Amino acid sequence: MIRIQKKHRRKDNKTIDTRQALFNAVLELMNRDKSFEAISLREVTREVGINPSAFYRHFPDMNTLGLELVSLSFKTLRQLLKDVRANPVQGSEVIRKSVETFVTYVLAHPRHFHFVIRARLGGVATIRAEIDSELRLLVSELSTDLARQLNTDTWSTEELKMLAGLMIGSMTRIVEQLLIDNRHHQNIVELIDLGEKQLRLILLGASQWRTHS
Amino acid sequence: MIRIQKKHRRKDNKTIDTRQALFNAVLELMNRDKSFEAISLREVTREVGINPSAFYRHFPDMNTLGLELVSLSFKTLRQLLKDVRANPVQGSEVIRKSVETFVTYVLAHPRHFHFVIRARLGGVATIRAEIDSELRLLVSELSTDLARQLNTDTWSTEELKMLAGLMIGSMTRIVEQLLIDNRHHQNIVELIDLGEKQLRLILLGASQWRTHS
DNA sequence: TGAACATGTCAACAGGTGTACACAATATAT
DNA sequence: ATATATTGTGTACACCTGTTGACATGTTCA
Repeated sequence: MIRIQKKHRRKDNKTIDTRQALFNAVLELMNRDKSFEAISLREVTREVGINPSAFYRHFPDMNTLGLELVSLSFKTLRQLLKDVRANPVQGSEVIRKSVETFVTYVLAHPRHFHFVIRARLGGVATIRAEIDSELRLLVSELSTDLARQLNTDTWSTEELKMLAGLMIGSMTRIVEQLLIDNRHHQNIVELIDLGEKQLRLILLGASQWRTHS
Repeated sequence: MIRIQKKHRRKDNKTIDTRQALFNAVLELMNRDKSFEAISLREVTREVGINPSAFYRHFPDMNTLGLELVSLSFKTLRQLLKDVRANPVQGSEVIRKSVETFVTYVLAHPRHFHFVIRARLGGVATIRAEIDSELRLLVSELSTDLARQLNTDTWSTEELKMLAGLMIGSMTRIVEQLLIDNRHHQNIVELIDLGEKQLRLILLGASQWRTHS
């Protein structure tokens, strides 16, 4: 049984949450171009500066660490969406501002997003499945948001999900280009521009959906 | 120096191209849920049934094998596009038929597509870069195709790439859902349907681009 | 203070890894 | 048939891996 309590401190008086340090180590190693599957337990502990055996005080294995990292990362993302829904963007440049907010948020938590983007298609099936279900949840939530703005006579539930999937897919692509191998001189402003235009085009298509017979 | 000639045969009289067998072994192992980075040289040779040292007769290391696998896989994809351009789809259901053709092609070469989809965001930087540049090429090609069909007064080169990127991104998503963890009861017909609708919506948006002020 | 717990170290294990080198077998070409 | 190039085997090396069990340290609470 592993129960974590943060009451203990190290003798150097610094409050170190080793558990958190282990998370960070994994994120750091992935940032250095390693896929999660290729990161060894010993590597992680080496990064943190503890003995390999100490790892087991916090997680039974790397796999469960990965799973917790998924839910941790999505907590970050859900917070963003909660904020956005609380203060909905208004005015003429809704789309541009939304994309800007999103990109800013991603850049404020690059490691978490980087991890999710990578692990989504990575080698560990359980982690992939977890991310997949989180993303499906996101699509569903966005669908109900969209339902409020669109004519539900012309839009079936299925079609709303299709539209939401398209939008989230587009944003996912932006994040990928933002965080991975971004030496293609694509600066942030250009990417925001790209994202804005893609979303605009999608919503333009949506506005015409089925009015074209 | 490694020079490959296929003149040699094994004593059992079967013509075995070990080089090809090594490729297949990697694809097979990735199919069994391993990321490329996590596949060891020894594993590959074990799968083929040769001594680990024999690997070096064909590739200097796993990395270059991966790179060659990329160009091999894209050769497959380019063939598809060449065929499509030679026999362009006509008639009322252009989009649906295109998506069907594409999906059929993917399912005919699942391993190659599976490999590319996975390695695109995988841990090996050189491989990622290679796939990235191949995909950019695809986007460019599609852009010029689209340029012939759209009004080049309202569409700049940049915007054509934006549109092409959106279309290819959508199709990429379809392939991901088609080949990875597809236990979400999403059968092929449903996926084709999804892809068709997304493309239709995108092209609907494109047809209205900038006629709206 | 002392018991209980949380968290760490250390040493050891069996096994997997990449790679090098000497050698054997096979196929091709003269 | 013999020489040469190609492709394989066998062995060995030093290194990294996950996991274990026994032990030490520090912290909390009664």
